Amino acid sequence: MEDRCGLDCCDFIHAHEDVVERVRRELPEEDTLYDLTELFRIFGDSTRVRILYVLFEAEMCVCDLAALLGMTQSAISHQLRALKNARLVKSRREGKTVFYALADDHVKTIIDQGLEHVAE
Amino acid sequence: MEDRCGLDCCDFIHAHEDVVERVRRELPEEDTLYDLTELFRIFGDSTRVRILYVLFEAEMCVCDLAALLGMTQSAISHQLRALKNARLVKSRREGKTVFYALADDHVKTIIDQGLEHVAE
DNA sequence: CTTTCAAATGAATGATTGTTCATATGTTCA
DNA sequence: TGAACATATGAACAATCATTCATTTGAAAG
Repeated sequence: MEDRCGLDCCDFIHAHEDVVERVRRELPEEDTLYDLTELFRIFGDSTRVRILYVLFEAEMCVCDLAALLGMTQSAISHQLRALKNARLVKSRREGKTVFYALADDHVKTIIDQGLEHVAE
Repeated sequence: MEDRCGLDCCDFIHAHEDVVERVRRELPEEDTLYDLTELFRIFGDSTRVRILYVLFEAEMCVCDLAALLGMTQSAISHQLRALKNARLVKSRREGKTVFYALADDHVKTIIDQGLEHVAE
């Protein structure tokens, strides 16, 4: 109740000390927080989500993804790299073609959870 | 198997027609897709997620949030507006103070789902 | 009313990001 | 080897975004 804070905020912390204590304990590590927001950032782009939606149905090569989504091969390829770095998709080469597929089914669960919120 | 596509991608779609059909059917509406990615975009910033984490423990006023997270009142206020627009938090005025709280518990579910993926 | 404190807001800025364009890598087949 | 195709990649550009600063709104108390 009496902790002084920075320059431009209130004169003292109003929250009870035990709440402040609990918050300090529950806040995630810097690294965890980074990984977490990085993951959600990936889901925060419609091209990437549309790619994931396609991969819900079947594994697919880069050019089919580009054709289905009406975008350039380059744009899709860039986004696939982002999805791969986030370990959301995996790839498999077959001759000249590279097939992409979902890395695991957490992906669908997370998106469904988001849809549920959006649907109110 | 024989559909021609755009300019710079492959000569034909390799995927089976029934898969293409299924993809076209399952892809979300433009509006739904927008709302969904907009929601995830909100979770894609560490300041906003930290605010939500604090609110997991208790409702809190703007200046306490600023003090707890070591940020300016203005920065927190701007982000609270984003969170409120996304219907993730709600606010309540009491005199000069405005208290913010989680809007519902979808929020925690979504974040936990994300944490689970991050933890591999 | 005036002062004081909490919160909100608008403009400005530096940083990040998605897409495009041009080009490179990698693979197959002649 | 050389041509053809699928994919990856780097640089560049426009758009978006988080934060800061300065100011304003709103509410209570003197």
